Parts: sequence; C-alpha cells; structure tokens
Amino acid sequence: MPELPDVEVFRRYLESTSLYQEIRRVEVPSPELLEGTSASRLKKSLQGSRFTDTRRHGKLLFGGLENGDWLVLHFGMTGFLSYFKNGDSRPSHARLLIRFPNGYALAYDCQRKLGKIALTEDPDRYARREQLGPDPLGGHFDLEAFRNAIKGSRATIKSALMDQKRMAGIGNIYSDEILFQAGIRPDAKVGALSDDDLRTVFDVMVEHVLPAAIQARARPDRFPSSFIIPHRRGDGLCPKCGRSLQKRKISGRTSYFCTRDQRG
DNA sequence: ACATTGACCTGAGAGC
DNA sequence: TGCTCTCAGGTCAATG
Repeated sequence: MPELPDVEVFRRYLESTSLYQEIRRVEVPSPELLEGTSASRLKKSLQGSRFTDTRRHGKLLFGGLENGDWLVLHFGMTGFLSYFKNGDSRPSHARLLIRFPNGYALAYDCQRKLGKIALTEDPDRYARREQLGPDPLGGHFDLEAFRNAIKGSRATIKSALMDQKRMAGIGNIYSDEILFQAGIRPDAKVGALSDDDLRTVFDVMVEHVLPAAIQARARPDRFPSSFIIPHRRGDGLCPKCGRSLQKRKISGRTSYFCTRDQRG
C-alpha cells in the first residue's frame, strides 16, 4: 500500500499520537527487518528518549528523537502504524513496539516483512545514500526539477514516475492515477511526450493527485469520484466515460488505464 | 538502458 | 467447509 500519500498520513499520525512522550520500552519481535542496526542499539537509542520531530522523504518516514537519532521506517507493501492502548488487541504483525508511560504503544505492523527499520543521525544523508531522488512535495520540486528528473529516460512514463532514483514516493497505484488524470497512457515512452504533456503530468501530480489523496487520508473510499484508484479492479469502469478499464502489465507492474481517455 | 522474471514474505480471495 | 491457486500497492538481482 504505502506510497507517498500513505506515508504522509503515517507521518501525521506519528506526529499526533507519539510526540514528546517518554519512550519507556521498545520491543523488536522481528529483528530481521532491522537494517544497519541491532535490536540492542535501537532500544538503547529509543528507550528513555522521546520523539520531537518527524520527516518524510518519498516512502520513508523519519522519527526524530531528543537525542539526535532518527528512527527510519520503510513500509514495504503492507506496513502501517497503529497507536493502541494496552490490553486492546495489538496489531497482528507488530514488528516494532514502542511503549509509552500512558499505557499506549505505537506499533509498526508489517505483515509481509518487506519493509525495514533503521536508525540514522541525518535523514538527508540517509536518503542520499539510498540514492533517492527529490520528493515531489518537497519545497524545491518545481517543473524544472521534474523535467530534470525525467530527462534521459527511454522507458515508459509509468516506469520513470516509479523510479525512486528519479523522484521518490510514487508507486504502482499513484502512477496509474497521475497518468489517468493527465490523460496519458502508462505505456507511453517518455521520449514521445511533448513539453506540454510533461507539464500536465507535473501539475496533475503536485497540485491535484497527491494533495487530494493526502486530504482523503489515502483512503480510496474517500477519494474524489473522478479518481481511477477506486476502480482498479478486473471489472472496473472508467469514471470519465464509463467503459471498461484496461488491465495490463506495464514495466512489470499491473496497470489500469482507459484506452479512450488516455493517449499513447 | 530497459523490460521481464523471480525472489523475498505472508495472507486474502477466487475457484473448485 | 476446505483445499489449491493466483495475486498483491515495494525493492532487488539476474537475465535477455
């Protein structure tokens, strides 16, 4: 699930539930998800400290600690956060548990274990080492930056949008949505797109799709009815023209699009 | 340089 | 109900 809008919702969730509380106890039931750190180092850093800041870069969430360290979370395909009260049913695949004095705990749940947990002293440096491109909602990402990010790609526009080295945060779902709103087929080659096309993709992504998805708390049932995401099913219909959507693998990923409303 | 495939994991849902 | 098969929104490596 978690692409940029989802992770932004997680960031706000972390911010509103867990900031400034002392971290009493940390449990790491699945240490195999740790990368570049150990359970004991993680506990040593977190226990007794508290979150004072949050950041996001693409699909990465950073939790800033009082002691200067940052907890890094990547959510894979099935990850999410859950702040729950002691005694209430805890999420079924908690891979990291952060317990607070008020009897609540923040769980990082990741059913398929495709996410990862890390620790860093510097989120920007961490993102650089991961070779992540700019975040589309980051301050400096304008049309010029978008063109630079896309420039030189001989791949499909869908693949270029999803390439985390070009820009960070767009995945399979939202690339489909952006290209649907832009009226461009996902299998169109980047080189075949006009300057106008690229401007449209940029505008739609930054000004429409991503903000609307975040506003809807990344929940498809709250998306505008003009979005394609709620219709991404085998028998789904185009919200513009009502015809059947095409379902096809493009650049290795299942893609949905409308042959009438999207140009190739 | 790019597309494709399979691997990593686990579970939901479809079809029988 | 229960079994098997297919598929899944992320990333990585190997192959063509």
